Amino acid sequence: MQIATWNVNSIRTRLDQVKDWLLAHPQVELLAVQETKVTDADFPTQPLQALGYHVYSWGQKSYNGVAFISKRELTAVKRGFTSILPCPPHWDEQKRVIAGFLDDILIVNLYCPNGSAIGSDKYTYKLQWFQVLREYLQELQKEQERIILCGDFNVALTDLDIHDPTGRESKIMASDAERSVLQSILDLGFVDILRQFHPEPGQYTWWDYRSGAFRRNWGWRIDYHFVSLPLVPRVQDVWIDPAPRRLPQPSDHTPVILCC
DNA sequence: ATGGCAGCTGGAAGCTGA
Repeated sequence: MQIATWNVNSIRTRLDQVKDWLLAHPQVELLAVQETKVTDADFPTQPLQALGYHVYSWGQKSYNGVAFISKRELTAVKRGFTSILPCPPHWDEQKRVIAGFLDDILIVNLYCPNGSAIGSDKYTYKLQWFQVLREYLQELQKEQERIILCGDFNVALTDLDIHDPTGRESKIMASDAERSVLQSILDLGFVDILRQFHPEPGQYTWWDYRSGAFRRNWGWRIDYHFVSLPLVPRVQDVWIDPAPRRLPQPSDHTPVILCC
C-alpha cells in the first residue's frame, strides 16, 4: 500500500489538484496533508467523501492545520500533543499534529513550525516544539513499535537536501540547531527512508514561489517519511512526485509517496 | 542586504510562510 504526504498550502485552494492527484494515484491508501489553513467545520470533507475517502482533520483558521484523507477508516485517531502527552495545553493552540492507525501501523502526520528567522521568537518556538514532539513520540513508543512519521518538517537534514547549502548556517531550515533537534527525533529509532532508495542529490520536495526557483530547480527536501526500525524491512520504495509542482497555481511543496 | 511569490483576512495592507 502507498502512504503519501503533501503540504498543500491551503486545502480549499488546492482541492481540485488534490482530487485529481488522488484519482490519478488510486494505489495511494492514505494521503497526509499539511497547511490546510481551515477549521474542521469548513474543511472540504464532503467532496472528498464523494470520491470514497474518509477525512480526519485538525485545523484552525488561516494558519497550520493537518488532515488524513484515507481510503479506509483509520482507528484511534488522536489530535494534538495533549491527546497523548501530559504537556501544557498551549502546545495545541497551533494545529500541527494528528495520528491514527492504518492496519497495524501508527501514522503520525506533522506540520512542524517554520521558525521565521534565526534568533526570532518563532525560531525559539520551533526548537522547543521539536522537544515536545520528541517527548510525544517517546510516549507513543511505549505502546507501539510500528510508526511512520510523515509531513513537512521544515528542516533540511543534510547539505545533500539543499540545492545550494552556501550560508545555510545563518538561515532557517538548515541551521545546526534545527538539524540537531531533528536528528534527536531520528535517534529515537527512525530512518529517513527516502535516502535508502535515493541517495543521489536533487531529491527536493519544496521550491520557493519566488525567483523562478522551480524552473531553476533551486529546491530543498524538507518533507519526509521517517520509519521506525521494525518497519524498515517492509518498505518497498519511496519517491517524490514533482508533477503537481508544475501545475498552474501549485502548492510550493510536492507529494512524497511511500510504498510498503 | 533585500525582494521576489502566494494565501488568508477583511474589505487595505499586513501577517505568515520557507
